Amino acid sequence: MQTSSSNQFGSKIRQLRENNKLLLRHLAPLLDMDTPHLSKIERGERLAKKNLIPIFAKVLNASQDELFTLWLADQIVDVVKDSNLALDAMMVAEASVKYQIKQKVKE
Amino acid sequence: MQTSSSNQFGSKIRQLRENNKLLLRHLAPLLDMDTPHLSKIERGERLAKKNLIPIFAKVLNASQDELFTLWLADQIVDVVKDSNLALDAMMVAEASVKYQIKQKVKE
DNA sequence: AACTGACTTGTCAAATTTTGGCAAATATAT
DNA sequence: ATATATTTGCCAAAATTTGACAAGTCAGTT
Repeated sequence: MQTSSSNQFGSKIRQLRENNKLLLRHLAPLLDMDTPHLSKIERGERLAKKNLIPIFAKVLNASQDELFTLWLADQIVDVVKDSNLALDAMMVAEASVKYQIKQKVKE
Repeated sequence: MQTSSSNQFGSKIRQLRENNKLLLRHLAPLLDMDTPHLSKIERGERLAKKNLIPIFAKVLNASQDELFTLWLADQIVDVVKDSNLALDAMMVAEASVKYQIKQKVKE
């Protein structure tokens, strides 16, 4: 991924961090990373590891589900970025996901 | 990715190949790969490289856009697989993509 | 102008993942 | 049993990602 085009997750983290009056150097250690790394995550230059999401949620008093949703959305956008078939692909994928959910319920 | 959960692309390729009465060993060389590799792509065990899509379309007399759409959709499904927030994330991503398209038109 | 504090950028090696090939195994017929 | 089609397992090379550190910029302060 290297750089995400969307970055709703990172923007949210930054917003939450600032609302909580935390500096990068305050938050970073709580996530067991250094300041530059967190900075990159907030700006979408690096992808946060999935297992960090609950920690982000906890230390920033945020909804884990919301953060995870944004984190996933960024990756979806990344997959389809600069493709004119993006919306078509998303509709196909959505149908596929819905089908899978339906199957799961059945069993 | 390693193994895709969806594999609409590979299934389509297999279907097209069989309709065209081609064997793996016929098609594989046209794509400059060996037979096991093509087999894996068809079963979604390997991801086809993006630049192969036009070649698939050409040699199988198929729509390049359709194949590309399925190829993208598989990857979207892969991103959200086994997440109960899949549909939420897809809606967020869709809004994001639509917004980006709107921005593009403006300029 | 130098200093300080917050954040960003660049670079890089280590870790991880992906890729595609080959040999061998398993079907699926004849 | 033989032959042909497909699949599986394994592996090394290639590519990507990861995260750390040093050095940089930028804004406000003295």
